[in-house]
Amino acid sequence: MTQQDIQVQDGQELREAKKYFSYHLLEWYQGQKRDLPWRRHRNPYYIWISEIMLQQTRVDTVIPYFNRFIERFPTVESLADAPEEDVLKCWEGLGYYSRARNIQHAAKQVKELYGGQVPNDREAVFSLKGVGPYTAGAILSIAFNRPEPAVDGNVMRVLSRYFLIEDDIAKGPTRVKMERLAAELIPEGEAASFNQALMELGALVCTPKSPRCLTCPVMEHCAARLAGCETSLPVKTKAKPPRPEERLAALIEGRGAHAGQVLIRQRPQSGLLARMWELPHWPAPHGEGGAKGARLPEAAALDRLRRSLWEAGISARPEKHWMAAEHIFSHIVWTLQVYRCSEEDALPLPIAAEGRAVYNADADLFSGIDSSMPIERFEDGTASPEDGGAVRWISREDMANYAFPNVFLKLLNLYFDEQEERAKLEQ
DNA sequence: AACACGGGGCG
DNA sequence: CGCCCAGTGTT
Repeated sequence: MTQQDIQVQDGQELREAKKYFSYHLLEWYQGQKRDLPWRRHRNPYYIWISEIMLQQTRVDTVIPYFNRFIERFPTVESLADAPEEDVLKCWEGLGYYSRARNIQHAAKQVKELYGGQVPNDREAVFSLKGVGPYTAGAILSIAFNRPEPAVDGNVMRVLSRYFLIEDDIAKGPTRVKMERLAAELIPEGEAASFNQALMELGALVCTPKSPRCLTCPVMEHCAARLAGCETSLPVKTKAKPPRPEERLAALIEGRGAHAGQVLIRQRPQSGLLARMWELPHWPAPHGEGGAKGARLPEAAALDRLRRSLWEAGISARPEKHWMAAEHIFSHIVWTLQVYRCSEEDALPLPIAAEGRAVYNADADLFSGIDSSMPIERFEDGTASPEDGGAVRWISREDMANYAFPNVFLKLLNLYFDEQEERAKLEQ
């Protein structure tokens, strides 16, 4: 046999393997597909919302969010016309909050540019904020049955194993390669089912850690399984570890008119957790010579927090360490040491002859001196700098009106639970 | 190409 | 409890 003959034969085998794959996968999907809320209709708006939510988030987590979201914003227009804070509140706990802001921006695009109908051509779908190559393909194929690839992590895992592709899936060109392959595999007129089948297989059978090969509809011709290397695929470079950040947080209990309330602060309009609400917190000074992760001595922490509060224009006195909490991002780990503080009637006498603090977005801290910066006050006495730093006194009931990252949601609920317990005991 | 951007599940 | 999972936007 000549070299050319071998290549021809390999080419034929590959074509056979592809046809086999598509046929059996589709067959399997008809019988195994899960009943999911967004699969009950072929509503492009539902498909779109679900696909955005499903980015970086698993199906079980998304389902309740999707149902609430559709109930609250049933149409593109209702989403476009809603206050942004309502959309954020609906997204609370899902993470990656820019998805929520992008989706509303895109809803306005759809309303104004496409008469409220999700467009079905590639250019238009791709131009929507928050819609990249994967989501565009998912919308076009699932909602409109157009033969576009929709390559996510599941799909790359399945394809890398079945075709034994050892390219690093963290690299950009690999995704493009996978898209070409995925497009070839779509059976005529079956884009919607086939693309969902591919992802369903990745989610239910061809899982990252211990794939259920024995129940796989295409195991017979899976190159990785035949080679015994399925668990070492796909190849992916590791992300670098998150950097640790120690922070001092203030749980400030109101007095007088604010009795029973707690002070919260709004984050800046861009960057990490943009526009979400939180307990005020600042970087802890580095423990000089102290053991890693060790708490600052109580007195030093109280002092430092007192200073930070004062610099932020908040009149409160740190009293006592309450608890520690962790918040893990993909790139940062916050260790929050939370201190109970009590509201004071007025700013205390200056600790030092410094003016108002300036928010330094780069370092995420309030520092520096700018006595010209005014303190804006609302009628209820709360302050509101332009870019974050707005503060409010809230009770448990008011939590429904503000969107919090999970760690603060938990801290606030714990605190209010404790207060209720205390009130009961005193009776 | 590298980094920013949350949260949850699994073994 | 350490490890893993992942699209889009920005730079």
